[in-house]
Amino acid sequence: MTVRTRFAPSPTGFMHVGNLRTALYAWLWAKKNDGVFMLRIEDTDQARYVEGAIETAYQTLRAAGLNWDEGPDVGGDYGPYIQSERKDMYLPYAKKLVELGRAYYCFCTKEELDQKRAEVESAGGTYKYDKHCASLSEEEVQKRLASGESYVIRLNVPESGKADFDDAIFGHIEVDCAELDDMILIKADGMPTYNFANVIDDHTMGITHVLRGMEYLSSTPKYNLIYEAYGWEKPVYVHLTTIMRDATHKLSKRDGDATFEDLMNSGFLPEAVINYLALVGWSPGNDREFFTLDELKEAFSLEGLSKSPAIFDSAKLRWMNAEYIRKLSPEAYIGYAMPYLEKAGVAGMDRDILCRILQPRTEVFSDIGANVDFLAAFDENYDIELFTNKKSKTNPEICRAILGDVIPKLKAFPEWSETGLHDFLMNYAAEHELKNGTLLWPVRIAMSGRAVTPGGAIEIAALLGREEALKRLEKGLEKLSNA
RNA sequence: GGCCCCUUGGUCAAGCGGUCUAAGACACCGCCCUUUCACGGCGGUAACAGGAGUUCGAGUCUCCUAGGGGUCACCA
Repeated sequence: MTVRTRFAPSPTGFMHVGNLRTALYAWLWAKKNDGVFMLRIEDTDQARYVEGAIETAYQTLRAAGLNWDEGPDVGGDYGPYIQSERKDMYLPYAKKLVELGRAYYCFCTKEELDQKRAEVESAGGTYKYDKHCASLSEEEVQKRLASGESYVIRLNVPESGKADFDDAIFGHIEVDCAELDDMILIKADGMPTYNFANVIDDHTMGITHVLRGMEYLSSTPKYNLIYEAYGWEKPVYVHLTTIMRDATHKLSKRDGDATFEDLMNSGFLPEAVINYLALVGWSPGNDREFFTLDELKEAFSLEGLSKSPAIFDSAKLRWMNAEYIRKLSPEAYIGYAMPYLEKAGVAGMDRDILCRILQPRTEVFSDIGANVDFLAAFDENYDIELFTNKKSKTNPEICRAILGDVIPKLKAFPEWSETGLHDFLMNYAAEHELKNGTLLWPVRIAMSGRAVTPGGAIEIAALLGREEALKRLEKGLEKLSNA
């Protein structure tokens, strides 16, 4: 039997990383089994529809490499793939349930119900629908229906007995029917509720494995009452734990946690994000941490899924992203970095040197700017105390002497290239019996005005070019002389 | 509050009754390399929530307690 999984987002906003991970696992499970991964849009709540949300889902999935075999845009044999377009198929199924005596028409208005609920809750109780309409006579129901009275259809949950199901991760889950409310299947607007549409769709679309968030775990026994009423075979349920921001809060866009889109915009590589996400809540069972999508497909298993929620660790994501960046070819690195280099105004400088000094220092591409901006825009108002460095044995006086002596020689030095400068400065230090650091420290500080820079004095000098480098060195000497 | 689920270092996690004086990774700390910072190399600190059982033996099984999460909508 072909494995069919689905990712079923509701178009109500952003794709946060938790959603993406759910999609990833569903994709992985389908692909691992040479099955079908389907995309279905659950838009039964018209009030919450957010413009552009479907596009965001498409883009995110595509950027992450999770292609879908069936979906609204690519079609398939089980369409339509948008619930609102399947609208007409739910009511007949609900009516069938009414015929079977497993559901009933309910004419209670939302207002009446809200009031009852408020009463019960203010008295400290737990509200549950009182089955008021379950005992309406057939005649009365028909009469009220004919008169055009607004209605909903509710599931008729047995008053005793158990409802249960088996979860691939959590095992057997069972609850007393007495705990369950008669949930609404068809809303007054004629649309199915999520719960009902979900069951009907998963069945009619041939879904074999339902991978979804933990929040559905406790309502799943109730869904199974529907499967049982129809005599349908149940899918394998796989409830995924929540990704948390900290021990007590789940990740949420509303609280400022990053969406996949945010991560892309700040210079994370999709491969790194996917790799990291795969490991939040799943383990291959061994030490391995680096996986391409294809490798994940091979390694993925339901057994490796975790039962407890995991905290999203952005420090580890950054580390992993940095690892991916370091593995990039120089050409690929420059390709990704270019927009940031341009923004920093250094795109015209020697790319070979830029790549060499930046690649091992880039955790996310967006931190390139702050690293290299001094190359394009020099702030000469740096603190003269930067010339003091214990390890390099420098202080402003020593630096003034060194710069005063070396600048004229540098001016006269013909070969302003990285190797030329390297040989020249190293020889200079040796001849004057200076530690390399003692010579290079003032040179680097004067050219950058920064205590910390990517690359050293030689790379910076080469990047800046003779004229600019000399100008900055002279400025440094001037500052030191006036001090 | 009722019901359901979860609980190994700060974080992700391995472990599926003996090989656990508990792996690996991130983070943190130290040392080395070094032209600052990073990279890289080496080393270190740090955990089975608590309590009862079961068993010759428990991180691994059972129960209780505590803590956390989820769910109780004409939202998905």
